[in-house]
Amino acid sequence: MATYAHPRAALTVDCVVFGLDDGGLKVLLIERALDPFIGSWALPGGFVRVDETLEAAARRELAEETGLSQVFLEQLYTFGALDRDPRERVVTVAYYALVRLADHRVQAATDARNAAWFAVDDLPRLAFDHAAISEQALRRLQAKVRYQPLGFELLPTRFTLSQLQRLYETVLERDLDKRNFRKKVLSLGILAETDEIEQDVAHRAARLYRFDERAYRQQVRDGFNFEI
Amino acid sequence: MATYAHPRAALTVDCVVFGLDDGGLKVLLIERALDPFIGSWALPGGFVRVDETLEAAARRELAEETGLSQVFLEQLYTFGALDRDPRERVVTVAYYALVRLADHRVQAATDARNAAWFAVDDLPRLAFDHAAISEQALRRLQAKVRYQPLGFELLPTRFTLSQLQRLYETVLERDLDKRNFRKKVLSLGILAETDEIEQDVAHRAARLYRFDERAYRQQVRDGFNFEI
DNA sequence: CCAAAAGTGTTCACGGTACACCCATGC
DNA sequence: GCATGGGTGTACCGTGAACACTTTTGG
Repeated sequence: MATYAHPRAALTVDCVVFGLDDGGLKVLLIERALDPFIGSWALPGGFVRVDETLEAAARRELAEETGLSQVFLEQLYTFGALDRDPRERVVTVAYYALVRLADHRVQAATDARNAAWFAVDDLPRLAFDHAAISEQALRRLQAKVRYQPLGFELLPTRFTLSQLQRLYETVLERDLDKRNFRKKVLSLGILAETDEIEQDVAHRAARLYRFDERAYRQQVRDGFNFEI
Repeated sequence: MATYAHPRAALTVDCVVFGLDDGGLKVLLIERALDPFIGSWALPGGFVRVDETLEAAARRELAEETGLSQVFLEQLYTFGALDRDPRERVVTVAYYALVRLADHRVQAATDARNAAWFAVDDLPRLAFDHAAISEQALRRLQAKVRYQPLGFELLPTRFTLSQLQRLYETVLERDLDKRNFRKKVLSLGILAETDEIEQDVAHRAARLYRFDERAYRQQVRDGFNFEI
């Protein structure tokens, strides 16, 4: 097997993990336990092993540093500025992930002292170029949520139409009209009504819906365009 | 400076260069002069040096292998399958580029025996995973041309509305209505009429327009959405 | 009975789409 | 004068946006 003599950049992955709760949209950060930027908040991530794919590396680091697994994960962009790591040349492939906050307890582990959720609009100072990466991830999420059914990855599997509306209002940072929103999402034909309703609420209980993956795939096949 | 002991993936860049002529949409390929895949057609590209950014590497390789410079270039996706290079682990950051075919003579150089344009829908067998990369680049172009004024990068700086329409018809692979198309693009307010007309045509000469970059930026600032 | 959110239709403006003919020019 | 593409307007329809009240439930 031939190899190459020249010095090489190191390769890492980093993940911008989004979650949603009543307080709005959150990003999961870890407190670094190693140099450089020891003690700083940073995106979960780390070095890509020579025998694993990029996505596998991202999932492994996420599990190791935060305990998360089985999340929606998609490649965002690759960042290669010369001075983005003070040690040496490091290129990072950034991913963004969406998780159902209610389902997941996060826990710090390897290379991380601590892991915690922060409001997207109030992140602490971040290590490396992670602030720029987070910003780009948010822009991607805002753009993509409008033409792909990503939002459901942030909600419980059964949700009310109001929860869904709040999700879009939160991510898109603007108010939506209730009647128009309901008319619109129901007309897409990708929500299935369940026979359950909300429990333990101090007002009329809302019907629960679920995202109908099968119907969505069929719609895509028929050439329809999801759009909100 | 700390360094890391583990074995590393090698890092390359590859470029999917699109051009447009009467024969339709073309991709620029090189014939490899080195192993592996010596003699095969492949995307221009090569190893990223430890002291250059990813985009700089893409531009350098493009210039070295095809003579092209000053082109529109945007990152596409990073490909990291384990076996995509038979020699060893190589991760590649793919870019796509748009060039005005009329303006550019391509010429083979370093590491390439030959460089030539191929119709996108009739590419030869390609080295590595370059067929998959090309496909993804085409899908990106088709998607992005509809909501960003990329198309102008494929046309001469002065062009007729029919040329512009043919461009969209070619890229999107569907016919457009002439009157509706003209109404639409003119209403965007990003085309400037020049005082020139086509020369040497065997029929009524069409007016030439140019893309009005300044007007476009202003429209974006005003919150308008380019869309065709 | 009061608070809180669920649920529900109609009107209007605008933009997308469909569609056909005359005009200018070169040969 | 004929072949070739340039250039133009109108009518219809569907979708997005604005907008307010009644219903249900728990406390």
